Amino acid sequence: MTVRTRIAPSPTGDPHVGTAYIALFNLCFARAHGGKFLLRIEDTDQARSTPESEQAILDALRWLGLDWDEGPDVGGEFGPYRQSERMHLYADYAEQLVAAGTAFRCYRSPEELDALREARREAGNSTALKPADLILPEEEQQRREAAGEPWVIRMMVPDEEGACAVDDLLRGTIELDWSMVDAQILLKSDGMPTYHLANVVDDHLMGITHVIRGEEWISSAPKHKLLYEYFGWDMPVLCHMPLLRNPDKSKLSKRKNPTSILYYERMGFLPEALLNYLGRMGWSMPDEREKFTLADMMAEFDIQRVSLGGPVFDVEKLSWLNGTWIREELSDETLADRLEAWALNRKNLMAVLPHAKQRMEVFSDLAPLAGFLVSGTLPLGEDDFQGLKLEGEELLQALQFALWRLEAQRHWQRDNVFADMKAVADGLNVKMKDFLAPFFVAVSGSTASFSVFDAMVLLGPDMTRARIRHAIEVLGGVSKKAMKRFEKAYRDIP
RNA sequence: GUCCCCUUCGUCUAGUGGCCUAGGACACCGCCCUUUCACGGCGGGAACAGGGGUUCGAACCCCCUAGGGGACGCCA
Repeated sequence: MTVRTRIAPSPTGDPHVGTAYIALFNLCFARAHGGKFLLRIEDTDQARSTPESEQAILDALRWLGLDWDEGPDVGGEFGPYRQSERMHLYADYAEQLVAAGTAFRCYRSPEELDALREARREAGNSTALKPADLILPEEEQQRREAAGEPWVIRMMVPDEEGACAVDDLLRGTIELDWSMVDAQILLKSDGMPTYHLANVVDDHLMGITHVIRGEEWISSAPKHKLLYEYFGWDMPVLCHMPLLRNPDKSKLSKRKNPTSILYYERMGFLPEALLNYLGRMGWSMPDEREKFTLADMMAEFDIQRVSLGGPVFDVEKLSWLNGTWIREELSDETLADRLEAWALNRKNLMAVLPHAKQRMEVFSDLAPLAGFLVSGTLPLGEDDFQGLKLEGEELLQALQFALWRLEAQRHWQRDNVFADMKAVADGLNVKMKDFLAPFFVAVSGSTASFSVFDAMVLLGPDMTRARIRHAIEVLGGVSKKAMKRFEKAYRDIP
């Protein structure tokens, strides 16, 4: 048996807990059956995949203690083909399908596609585009080809009534309507494969026998099944895990919850505890014990013990679990080592000192000056925001706008963070100095601190956002009505 | 809107037809321990979404309804 986790680095480079969640279950499943666990990096989307974002997720998995096996040599370490090699490989497979008549070149422009979808919608059909909708008359096809217009390769799909039966290890047979399955693009106009093609080709080449992935993939399973048939390959057994949820039950997202593994590391969670908690999401030990190691979990693992209701990620319970790990599993010696590695290491000190040094007279000034960097949620009260230029709704608006702006920031660097804050300040027509004041409080707990931008960079995106979110809560939160007004006004900010 | 998945305390879950008057954990409340705060111990309130079947018997099997979620991209 061989399983894999596909890793799509996030555009922001933040390793997502959801990735670790899926990886954990793949690992345990493989180990429980004496099989292999491989990793596969998605690097066909250049907006997401950079050397840094790839490294970040690998480091995060290692930090958690999720080790993977060496895969077959299908293009480098744990199998990520580098861009140039991949292009060629996938293009070959796609062309193979074109030659067999199970895929076709499509010259339709984005505008045409929009129009076609719109037409289907108006006719009351599903918006899934079928080959018959897309294939051009012969002369037109040749004209565009001759004109050198861009094209993609799409897969053929049945255009008929009825359903495609897909087997799931946990859910039994699922029937998906063919009407919902569109002529999926396999090869993009830039020559890169889409997930669907890469997924099937890679899994075949890597000898994957079982696929454990998130529930969000159920609806594309028919495409994958079809591709296996077209290629004449054996299809792996499918298993869809429930999705981790926000407290409001929606799919776990950074807008509502810290989702970056880096955040939990910075917050001072033990990797063992975080992994343990992830193992309690939708799964339980036969004896119902709450605290267990990865080794325990692998030894007892049974995929049938997965429960399908989407589990809400509850930081409070995670904190409790982490506490039991600290109290019961760490000796004072070990705890000292951990703490040293976490906060008091040379790297951290060197990052902070340039900012703290100028403001220090005695060593003991360091703690009040830099303490906020090693704190979690700051003990703020409404009073801490008294006497600032901004107050009331204006204050909340400033915080909320900045939060939205920073949530969208993909490159967490000083200049970018500065530009974001400046843009919001200008948009609100507030002097930078007055605008920034509440952020000093929200981020560092005091108006007397070093540069907010430096502080934000040092804290990282998730921690910064969490603090701003906390400040908004402390100030009473944004009412539904105010939120509507804010959203409207926010759109006017360039 | 269409298709699919899901549904046990507020939250994570146990439960695979009789052991269920539904068990555990987090959170909450109370008491004890304690110079404080924690930790720890003891106790409390709190759930089978609703309605129909099947069965001697249903949290568990089937159907319908409702609610939640996901998917409908040259993102994964």
